[in-house]
Amino acid sequence: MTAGEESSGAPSPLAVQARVLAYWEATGVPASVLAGRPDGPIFRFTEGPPTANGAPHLGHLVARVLKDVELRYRRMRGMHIVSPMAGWDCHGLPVELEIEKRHGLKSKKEIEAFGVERFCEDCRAGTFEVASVWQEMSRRLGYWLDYERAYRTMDPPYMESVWWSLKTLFDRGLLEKGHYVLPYCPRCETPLSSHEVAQGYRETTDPSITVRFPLDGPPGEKRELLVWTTTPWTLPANLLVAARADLEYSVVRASDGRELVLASAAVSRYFPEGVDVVERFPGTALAGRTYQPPFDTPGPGPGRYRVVLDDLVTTEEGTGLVHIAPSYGPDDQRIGAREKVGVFDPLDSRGVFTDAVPLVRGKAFKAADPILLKDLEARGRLYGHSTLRHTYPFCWRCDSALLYRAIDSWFVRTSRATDRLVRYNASVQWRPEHLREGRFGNFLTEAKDWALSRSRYWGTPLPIWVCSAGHATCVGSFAELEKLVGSPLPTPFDPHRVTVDRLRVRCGTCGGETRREPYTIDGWYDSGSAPFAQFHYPFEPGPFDPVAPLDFIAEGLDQTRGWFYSLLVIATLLFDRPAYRACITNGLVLDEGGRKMSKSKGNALEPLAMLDRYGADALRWTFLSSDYTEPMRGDESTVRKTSARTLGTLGNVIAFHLGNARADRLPPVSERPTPSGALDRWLLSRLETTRTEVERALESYDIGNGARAVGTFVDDLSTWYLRRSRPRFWAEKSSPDRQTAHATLSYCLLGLGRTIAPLLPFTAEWLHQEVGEHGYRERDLSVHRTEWPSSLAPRDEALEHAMAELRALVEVGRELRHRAGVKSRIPLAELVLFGEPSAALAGLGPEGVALLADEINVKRVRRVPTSERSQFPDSAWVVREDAGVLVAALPREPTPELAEEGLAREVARRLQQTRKELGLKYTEKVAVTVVATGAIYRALDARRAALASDLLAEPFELTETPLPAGPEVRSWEIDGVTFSARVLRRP
RNA sequence: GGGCCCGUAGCUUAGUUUGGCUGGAGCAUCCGGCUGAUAACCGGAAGGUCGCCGGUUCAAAUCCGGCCGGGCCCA
Repeated sequence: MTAGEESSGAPSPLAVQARVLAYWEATGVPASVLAGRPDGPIFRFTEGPPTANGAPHLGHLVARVLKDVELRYRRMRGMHIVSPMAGWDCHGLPVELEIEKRHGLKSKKEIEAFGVERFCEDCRAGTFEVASVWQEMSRRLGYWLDYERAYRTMDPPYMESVWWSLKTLFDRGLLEKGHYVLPYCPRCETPLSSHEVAQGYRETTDPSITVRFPLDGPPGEKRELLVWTTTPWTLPANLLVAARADLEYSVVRASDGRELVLASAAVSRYFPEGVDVVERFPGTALAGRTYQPPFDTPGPGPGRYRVVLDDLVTTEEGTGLVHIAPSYGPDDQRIGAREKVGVFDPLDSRGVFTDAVPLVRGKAFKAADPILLKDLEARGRLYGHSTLRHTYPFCWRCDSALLYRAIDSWFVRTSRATDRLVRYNASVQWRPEHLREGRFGNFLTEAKDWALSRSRYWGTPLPIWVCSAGHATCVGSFAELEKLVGSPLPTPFDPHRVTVDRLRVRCGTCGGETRREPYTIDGWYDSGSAPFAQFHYPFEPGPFDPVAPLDFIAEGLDQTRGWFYSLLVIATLLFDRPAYRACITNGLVLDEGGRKMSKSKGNALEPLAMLDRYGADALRWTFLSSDYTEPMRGDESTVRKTSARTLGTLGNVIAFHLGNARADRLPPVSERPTPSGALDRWLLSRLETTRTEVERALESYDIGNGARAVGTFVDDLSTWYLRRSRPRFWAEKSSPDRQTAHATLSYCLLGLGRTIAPLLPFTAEWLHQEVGEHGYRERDLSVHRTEWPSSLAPRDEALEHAMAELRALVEVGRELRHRAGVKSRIPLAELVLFGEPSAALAGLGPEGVALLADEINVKRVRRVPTSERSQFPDSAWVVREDAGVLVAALPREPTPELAEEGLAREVARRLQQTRKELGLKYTEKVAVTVVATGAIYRALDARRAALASDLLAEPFELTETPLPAGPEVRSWEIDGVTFSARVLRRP
C-alpha cells in the first residue's frame, strides 16, 4: 500500500493470510521459531499422533488451534518447547482395514493367502497417503509443528522404546497372559480393548426369547425352568443356569398344565392375567438341580447342566434364572471357572459355528439365531419370543457386531494401579475442570486390565517368546534380541512381524527353542508411549525426563478413553507419576443443524476448504470465541459473522492508521508514549488490562477468556478511541496533538499485535509488519520472534472506570436527544447533569466534559443540584430519571442561532456527500457555487470561511441567482426549503 | 439402566464457582442518526416464563431436589 491509496479499506483476511504465509516461507520464520530457545525453561508438550491414514476434520482443527495458542504463548515467554514434533500413529486396524479394502480382502485367511509381507508393506506405504493433507492444513492454519522430524510409531527406534517399556512392565509383573472373556471382532478376528469397544455402541434389535429348561426330577413331576436370553446363539454353549440364593422363586401352573419355575418377582411380568402359584421356595432350593440343556451339543460333562447360585442374577429383566455359557460372558466365565465345568466354544476364529453344532455348522454366530429358534420351537422348548431394542457393541472400524468370548490375551494389569491412576489424575489441570472428577475420573475408578494383544499383522509385535517348557522371555531391546538369536540381526533391522518371526530366538531362561506369542499390540499403547518413544528413550540421550510429566496436551474430548487414558496408564505404571499437568479438551464440531458431521451424511465441512474460503484467523477466531469445550456448530455463516466482527473491525482500524501514517510519513512508535490526555491514557490502560487478561487466560489454559478480552478491546479501540480521536488525525503533521494521537495509536496497535500473536498469528504478523514498517523482509522481525510483553503501559483502573461512566452518560444524552426529536447534527445549548459528579468522573476533568459535549453536540455541560429540578419544566426540557434519581436534562428545541448553525451543517453534509459521489479524495480541492435564499443563505453567509475550509472549496461562492441548468448542478430540500449547488473538480 | 456435561432474546454468547444493583453484549430485525474507516460507524425500539416444576432464602439465572430436551461417555 502506498501513500496514495490511503483511503482504501482493510485488505481481506485471505489477502492478509496469503501475504503473511509468503513472508513466513520466504524468510523461514516457522523453522526458526520451531528451533526454539534451548537456553530457556523447558515446556513439555507432545502432539497427539493422528492416525496416519485418516483425513483431518474440523474437530482436529479446533484442537490444533488450542495447542497452537498455548505453544505460541509459551514461546513468547522464552520457553523451549519439548517437543514440537508432529507425530503419526501408523499401526493398527484402521490402516489394515484400508489395505484390506483396497485389495478386496475379507478375512485373515485371505490376508495370509495374499501374503503377510506384501500386506504389511502396503500398510507401511498406505500410512502416508493423507499425511500431506494434515501438513498442509497445519501450515495454512498457522500451526507450526516440526514435520521434518515427525515421530512415527512404526519407526524401529520408536518401536524399540515401546519394547523397552513392555519389558519393564513384564519384569514388574504388570504384563501377563490370561484367558478371559473379551469383546471380539469376528471379522477382524481379534479381541478389542474396552476403550475400542466404547466407540462402537449403537442401537440394534435382537431377539428376546424365553426358553424352557426341563428340570430332572421325580417321575411325574414336569417342571421347567424359564430362562431368558437375547443371544440365542450362545444356547448351544450353555453349561449352567444361575439362580440367586436370596431370591424367592415360584412354581406356576400354565394353562397347558406344565409347571414353570421363575422368580416370584417376575411372575406378574410374565403372567399379567394372573396364574396359579403351586409352590414358593428360596433360590437355595434350586441349587444343584439338574436340567435338560436346550441343545445337547456339548454332551454331558462333570457338573454340567445344573443350577448354581450367583449374585449376578437380578429380576429387573428376565426370569431370575440366567443361562450361563462360560465361553461367552465375563460373568459366565467366572461362574464356569468356579464350578469347574470347563468351557465349550463351538465358534471358530471368524465367529462361525464348527462341526460341534451340526445344526448350524458353517453359520456365523448371529445368523444362527433363527435356525436355533426354529429348532427350539419345533421341540416345544420355546416359551416366548419377541424382539428387544437395546444398545450393542459393534467394531469401531469395520462395524461388525462384536461378541464376547473367552480368549487368550496379554493384559496390562492396570487394575493394580487404580489408586495411583486416580491420585495422579487428581493433579491434572483439566479444561473443562469437571472432567477430573467427572467423566475421566469415573472411568479410572472402573479401570479394568488392559487387553493389550491383537491377533493382527500391522503393529508393534508383542516381544514375548515362549519356549516348550513354558518360559516366557520378554525382549526389551534389539541388542537383547540379537543376543538371544545368537547372530547379528539383519541391517537395517525392521522389528515388524515378518522380520521378527523369521528369527530363531532362544529361551532366555533355558536356552530352548521358542515361538513368539503371535500378537501385535494395541495401537493405543503405541501412541501412549509417544512422550518417551519419540526420543528413543532410554537408548539415546534426549530431552525426555522420566521424572517430569508433560506440561500440556490438548485433544478432542473423545480422547478421554483413548490417548488421555493410555498416556496416564503408561506414565503411571512405567514412571510412577502423572502423564501431563494440564489438558484442554474440545467438543465435536457439528453441522449447522447441530448434527454430527460425517462423510456419509455429506454434511462434513472440509478443513482445507474452510481455510480457503475464510482464512485461518477467521476460523481460529470463530472457535476461540465460542465455547469450544462443548459441541459447536461449524456452519459457515457463523464463521463469516463471528470473524467479521473482530477481525474486520481490527482490519479497519489498522487500515485507517496506515493510511493516516503513510500520508504524512509518520514513523511507527514502539516506545511507550506518555500522553497527558485522558483518552490516550485510557487507551493505554485498556491495552494493558487486555494484555493482563490474555496473559492470565493463557497461563491458566482458559483461552476463551483471553479471546473475549481481545474482542472487547478491539471494540473499544475502534468504536470509542478511534471514533473520538478521528479529527485529531487530520490536523497538521507537526501538530503536537496529532503526533500524540499517532504515537498512541501506533504504540497500541504494535502492543496489540504482540498480545494477539498467540491467538491470531496471521493478523498479528500483518499488523506487526505493516504498522511496524518491517516490510516483510527479515525473519528476525516477525512478531512471533518477539517477547511476550511484560507490561505495555500503566494501568489506571480509576480512569477506565471513569470512561465507562462517561460513556454511559453519552448514552443518556443520546437517548434524551432521541426523545426530544432533535437530530445530532443540530447543536443544542446545553446538557444539564443533576447532582455532584462521581469522583471517578470528576477525575476526567474538562476533557471529559468537552468529550461529552461533543458527542451530544451541545454547547456546554452544566451541573446543577437535584433541588433545581423545577427549573427544567417538561414543556421545554426532556429529563431522564433512573429509579427516581434525576440524571440529566436536555432542551427540547435549539435556539434560533443554533438552528441556523445546524442548517449550515445540513448543507455541508450534502456537499460532502457530493464530493464523495464524485469520487474525490479528501485532499482534493473543489470549486463550489451554492445557490440559496432566505434562512439557508443567511446560515451559509455567516460561515463562508469555515465551510470553504471544511469542504476544501476554492473558491466557495454563495449566490441567490439561479445557475444555468446543467448536469453538475444538483438541488436539495431541507425542511421544505430548496437550495442547489455546483461542485466541480478542479483540474 | 448408570455417569458427566449443556440448555440465558431468532443466532453467538457474558453472568452460575463465592445468591443481592432494572440479566449484560454482539449479530440479525425495525426506526432514526452520522458521514475524511463506507458491504463501516452511532443511538433508540422490539425481542428473555434465564428449559420446566418444586424447595431453601428477606432475596435464586446462580444453591438443593425432581422432570423435559440435547450431547458425550459407561454398561
